[in-house]
Amino acid sequence: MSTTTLPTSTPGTSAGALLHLVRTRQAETRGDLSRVTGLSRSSVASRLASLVDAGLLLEGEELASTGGRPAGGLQLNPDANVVLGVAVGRSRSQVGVFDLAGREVSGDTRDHEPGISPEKLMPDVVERLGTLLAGVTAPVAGIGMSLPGTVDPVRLTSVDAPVVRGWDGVPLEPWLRKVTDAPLHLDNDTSVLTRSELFGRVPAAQTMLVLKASTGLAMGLVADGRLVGAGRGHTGELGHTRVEAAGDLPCRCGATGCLETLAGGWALVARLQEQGVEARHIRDLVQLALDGEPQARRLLREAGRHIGEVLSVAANLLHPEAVIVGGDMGGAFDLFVAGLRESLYANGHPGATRALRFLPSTHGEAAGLHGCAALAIDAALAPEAVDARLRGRA
Amino acid sequence: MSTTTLPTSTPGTSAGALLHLVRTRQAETRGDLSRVTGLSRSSVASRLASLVDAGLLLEGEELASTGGRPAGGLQLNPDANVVLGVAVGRSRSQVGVFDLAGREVSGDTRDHEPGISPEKLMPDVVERLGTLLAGVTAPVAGIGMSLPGTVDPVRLTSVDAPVVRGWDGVPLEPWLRKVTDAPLHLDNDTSVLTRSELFGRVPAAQTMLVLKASTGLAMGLVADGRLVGAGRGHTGELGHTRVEAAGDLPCRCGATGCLETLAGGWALVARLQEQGVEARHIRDLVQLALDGEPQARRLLREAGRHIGEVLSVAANLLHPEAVIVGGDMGGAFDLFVAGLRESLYANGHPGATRALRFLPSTHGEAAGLHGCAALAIDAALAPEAVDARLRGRA
DNA sequence: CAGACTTCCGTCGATTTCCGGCAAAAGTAT
DNA sequence: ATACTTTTGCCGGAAATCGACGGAAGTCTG
Repeated sequence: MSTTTLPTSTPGTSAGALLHLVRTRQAETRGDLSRVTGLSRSSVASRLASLVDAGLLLEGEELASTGGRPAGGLQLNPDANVVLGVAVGRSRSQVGVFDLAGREVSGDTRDHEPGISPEKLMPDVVERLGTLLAGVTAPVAGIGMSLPGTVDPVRLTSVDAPVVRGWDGVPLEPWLRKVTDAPLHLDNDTSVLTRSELFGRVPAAQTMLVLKASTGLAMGLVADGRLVGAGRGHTGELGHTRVEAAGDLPCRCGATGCLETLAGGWALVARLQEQGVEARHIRDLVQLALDGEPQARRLLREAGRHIGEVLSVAANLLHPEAVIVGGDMGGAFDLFVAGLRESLYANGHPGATRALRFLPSTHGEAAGLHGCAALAIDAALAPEAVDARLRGRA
Repeated sequence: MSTTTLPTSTPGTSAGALLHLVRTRQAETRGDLSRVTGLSRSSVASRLASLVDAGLLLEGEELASTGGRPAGGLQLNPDANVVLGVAVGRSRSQVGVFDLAGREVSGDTRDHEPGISPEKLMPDVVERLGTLLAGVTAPVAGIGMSLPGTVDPVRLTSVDAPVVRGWDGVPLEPWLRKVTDAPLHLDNDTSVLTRSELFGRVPAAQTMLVLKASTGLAMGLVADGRLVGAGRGHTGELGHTRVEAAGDLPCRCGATGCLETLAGGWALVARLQEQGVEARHIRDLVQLALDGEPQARRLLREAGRHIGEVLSVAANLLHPEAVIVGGDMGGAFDLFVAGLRESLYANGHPGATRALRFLPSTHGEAAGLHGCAALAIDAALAPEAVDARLRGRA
């Protein structure tokens, strides 16, 4: 007999762990919990009672019977708290209020001048959050925020954000303290995008590449069901990988030959403009492509091809089961993926690409914002955090 | 305050978990264990008593005092069991007996005809293991075995081993049952090499790339302190990534343009032969390079450069803290790494390569075999396995 | 060098937690 | 209607855990 490695998570048997199993759909009845954890029914019941007392758990309606008394369904009380999401991009910011199930209660997206300073944007964010929270009675359990570039998740500042100048080293917490005292969590934009694919359910695949193809190019990594590099504040730099085809084209990063100069959103827009087609942002280009504009369609497909070349290296290394296509280019999914497929199948090792699926990001344009919420919710409902909360209440 | 993600492992508080903490040097006194797990001294003591009873734990001599009574050191009893390692390569097989600390008790390395069949090799392996076990009294706790290519760790067979023909689908367990009834664990050769770097200590880095550069080229991945894709039976295909510089050189895999055609051991040897220098194996070439043969030196450094190009993609994606250089080419560490450095610093993103260290594999030529032992030991001493063992005894 | 102080270790009773059986509840099949 | 299945709450016995206490083994100080 061979002992294979842990198939599912065994994160403990505390009340918080039970809630985690319930909200990740690994168990939805008392019986399930007892089986999964090895705990007796009575122990499960007593823990669940604490959770219900704390208002975190709902005993939903009964499930379909399997021949006897139907089990009472268990589910997280999504309205026990709300969390706030703040996704800041180069030229757009999104804020939202979410329930604990990750559903958006209310939200607000605004464009701003590219590379806006924190001193200009943050007061605006604070005001918008205040407005969204006006009618909300549930307490705020946390804030999840994302920035492009590298962040310091401990000091809660940007570290190296090439596309939004003036943010590096600026502490963000003071602004958000005006909204709530709940803990702030900061991560990279691609990292939260990846989180949005993992949140609150059995993920599409245990190992997957989560591509963010917008103005810049980046990639998040899920290996064995978990986000690689979680909490380190950066993600895969895809855009500044040297590719032969880029020759010595100058990149916005200062180097030459970067993938971005061929396939980054800013480069595609520049190409399109050179050809006399009006477009200011990669979103415009994607829209044109969807409308059938031939140059835009060609550029997007080519971008997919170039990105796929670099992706194929990652695919060879990791043998992912799925590639999630996020970012603005994901808006023209079929077209873009056709390009990706071409070079992935051409360059990838057969074993690595045989079972590869391509999927659009679950939350589309709001994926990053949903990921911010996921960041805050996962922290607030982490088993240890829940246990601490119950201890405080008891 | 921000809640950062788990810095160290909290795998539980069972006796097995305590042993795990001790043998991974995360704790070496009762006080440490109490602090790390949150358990009271008495609970720790009772668990440790079971472990001592079972012969798994030794109460070593006292440690240096910190101002009061010195703590009694705890350590795994390395002689409670032995494990067997079997590392099969294309033209060489290594077997060994190891204690639970991963030290080689005895071992045996033999060359064989390239691509030997299991029907010819396995009886030989069985016989050699029998010889090595002759004077051993400790019971065998497991066998760890590695093969090149992709394996099925559940069915315990090779799945796709391009370099050793005739192994695919052949069950290996029956042969080894002649040696012992202890569980057999099978994994890929690069995977066990990576395990050898993680075994029984705080690893050199939490995120690292473990390169295996021999006849073929592959890479294992450690992210956040754990082996990525553990138990899936394959590792990163580095060798069959398309690189521009390879043009349409034919690869042994059937495709063209693979990195291996430029930098794989077999290709380097072929080049050297073309230039009239005698060499049959990459190990010969490495030895020539160490002796100062200029062509061999040039080829190795160039190989490093080519491999570094592909590695830089991985480095950009993962921001590793270290690159471990294993495989035969690691024998000429300085030379080979000089090549790696060149292209990693040229092609890598500054943030990704700033703090990058290059380290030789800890166990050199025997790294794979040590990794096989690590595979078996980690399985035998996994917290759950230890707990089960204690239950059986009680 | 003796005594105070610090740190570590084993034991033991009180308390908390946990398990498993029992009976009732709520459905489904016959 | 009756037998069967599955779930659930309850309760007493069993087991594990905690924290305190006393002793042991060093270091530090006067």
